[in-house]
Amino acid sequence: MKKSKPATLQMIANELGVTVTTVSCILNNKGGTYAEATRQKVLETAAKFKYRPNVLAHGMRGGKTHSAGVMIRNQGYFLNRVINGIHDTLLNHQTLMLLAWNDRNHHQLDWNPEVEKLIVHHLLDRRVDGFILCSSSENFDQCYVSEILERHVPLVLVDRELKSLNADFIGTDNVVGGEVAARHLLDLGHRQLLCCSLQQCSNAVARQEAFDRMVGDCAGATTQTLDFFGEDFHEVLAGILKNPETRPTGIFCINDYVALRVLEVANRLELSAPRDFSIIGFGGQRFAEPAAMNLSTFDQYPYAIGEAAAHAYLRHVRAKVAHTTPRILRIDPKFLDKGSTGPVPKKAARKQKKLCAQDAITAP
Amino acid sequence: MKKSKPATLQMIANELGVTVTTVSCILNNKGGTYAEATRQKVLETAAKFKYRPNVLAHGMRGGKTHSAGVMIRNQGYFLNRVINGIHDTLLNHQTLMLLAWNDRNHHQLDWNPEVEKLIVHHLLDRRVDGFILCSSSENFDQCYVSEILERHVPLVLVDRELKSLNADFIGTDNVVGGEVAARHLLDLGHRQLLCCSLQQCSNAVARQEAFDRMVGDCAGATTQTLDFFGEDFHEVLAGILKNPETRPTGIFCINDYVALRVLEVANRLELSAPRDFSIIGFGGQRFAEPAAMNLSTFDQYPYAIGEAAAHAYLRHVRAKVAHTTPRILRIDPKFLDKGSTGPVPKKAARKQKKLCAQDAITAP
DNA sequence: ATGAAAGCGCTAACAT
DNA sequence: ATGTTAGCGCTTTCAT
Repeated sequence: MKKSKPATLQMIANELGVTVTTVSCILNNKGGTYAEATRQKVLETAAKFKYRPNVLAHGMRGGKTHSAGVMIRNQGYFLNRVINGIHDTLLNHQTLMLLAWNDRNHHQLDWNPEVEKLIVHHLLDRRVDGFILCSSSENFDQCYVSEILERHVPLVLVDRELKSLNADFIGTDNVVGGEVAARHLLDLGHRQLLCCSLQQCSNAVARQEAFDRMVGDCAGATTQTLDFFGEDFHEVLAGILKNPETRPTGIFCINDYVALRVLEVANRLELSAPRDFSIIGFGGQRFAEPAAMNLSTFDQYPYAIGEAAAHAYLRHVRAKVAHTTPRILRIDPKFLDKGSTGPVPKKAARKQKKLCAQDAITAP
Repeated sequence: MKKSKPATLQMIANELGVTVTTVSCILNNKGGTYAEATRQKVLETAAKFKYRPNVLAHGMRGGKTHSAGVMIRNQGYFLNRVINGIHDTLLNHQTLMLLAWNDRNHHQLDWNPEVEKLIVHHLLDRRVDGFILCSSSENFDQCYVSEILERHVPLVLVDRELKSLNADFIGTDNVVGGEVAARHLLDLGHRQLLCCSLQQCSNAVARQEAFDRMVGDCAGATTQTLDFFGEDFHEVLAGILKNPETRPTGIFCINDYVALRVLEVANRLELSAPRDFSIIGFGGQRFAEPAAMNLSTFDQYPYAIGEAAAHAYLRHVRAKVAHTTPRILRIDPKFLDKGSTGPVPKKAARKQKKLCAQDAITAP
């Protein structure tokens, strides 16, 4: 059983009685002064030997490895689609995505900065031309990002912005998302609002804060916040919804999953949208469950975010001189009206009017 | 803006006035005859310079690249978990998974063997130590798998078995799955059965055929098959379920998604499991929708399959001489009873008895 | 206990 | 129109 070594330039050169330089130049279309006959012979023999360039050798010569280090956790629809966008775009530009996941692993590798550092080292060891990262914590610049920047290896961040860094960033414009959601509900006349948020997630908080600000700017409108991972979320929510006095008429959920859980709770109370309240999700994830079909939400364009990240990456990697001003790109999410919002229910509308009238009287 | 090159052995050697050989041997614990003082200095300086070995150079010397070429499409829970298992296991063994997805891409790269070939070439160019693949079609051995085998690069197949090849294979034991599903329903007394399958998917067909065979071996039991991607699946199914005469009392669905769609159709007809019929899914995917909570199904242990694939890979890559007999591993899926199966409904049971009695009479 | 030299496959500058 | 040479970073064998 003889191990057939992959073909090298040397082998082709030997076969034809020429030198490696000749073969190299012809195959790379460099220094085009070669006899047509030689060109043909070289190309033929390369094909016959199934020659494939050795990226390792090329990389060693100081050239590019045409490999991108990508570290993004394998969590949920959004990041998954982002990775897809990166993968496809890079492949279309002769670049291979070296993907490593930094989410919680099963055994030894618990979820911590050390794992991410290990992965970054693995990728650096392979001399990737640059990085596209989505760190799982906000304070990782001390840990390994600095190592990347010190070496002046191009770096693009996705989804999770690390403020202190001057690296490129591509993500969702959460402020626009929160504002449009609020605007939509306010325009429909809703004044008693609720935001089901995730306090742990900075992106969710950004959306929620924008939502709150917008509501705050509207006279007579109030909003409260509920943390999905807070204590007894389901019970507290049910309590609020049960009582017509406290029941919000408009609900903004920080993602579609949360929205579906809210709809479940409402469903058990025989409440439905948009009859009894309006509800908006976020993310545009296509869940299998039928309720998701009628949930108004926001498309975050995750695939486009991935594409944009890949393009930012390629821009850096191909630049002759390092770019100094980072490119920050926040993509506007788009509201998808699927019919889970509508006008304020009549009973609630009457109550609202009364309150407004009172306000007008008690105001100085 | 000076580009700080990554540290090399040469730099460390120069710093200390020794040679690269010394540094190399000390850092790799080779040829242990070095003065303790030198050892210390070398280790210190390496740390100071943040030295990282150049995997490219190591690979060029004929050594391993400690990179595994993995091509598995990014489709659904099962394969996703498989990839996770591979990723974690390899990382625990100082090997980086170079993941490429071969599912339908957005733009130019349509879903075809050429894309897979392109990806395999990309990976070969990076001199991966071996491959773990899940090809998206059954007849790809002609296309690129042969190239891999010709070079005697280790190859492990996952989930989708390519019969003609003598490569390792790790996947689900579909025969066991189909048989256990049939056994379970038959043991509960069900005799009128239905299998909702996917004719396109060889794994689904394998489960269905095992199911059919088992049912065929049981006197008085019958089963019919419905293709989920067939014409008017929903209408045809509704027709069958509506009529108590034709309604099966036991349904085996080839995966959980199909099962949930079946439950939806039944739900609209005011039929529910296990009251009106028993139903079993396959895959154990955790869907967000509540109906999934109570669906009896099979766990395929996708993570374990990934781990096993990684171990098979490592076994090959680390072997001094090539293994000749391929390792075939089919992991038994495990039935998860979540309560969607039960005894035959009384009405249907009476009908069954009558039929059996008739059979007894008409039989010779 | 350490060093010298060759070579992995390739490219680019510089001959001929 | 083609060849020579040097070197990328590392390991290995063979000196010293």
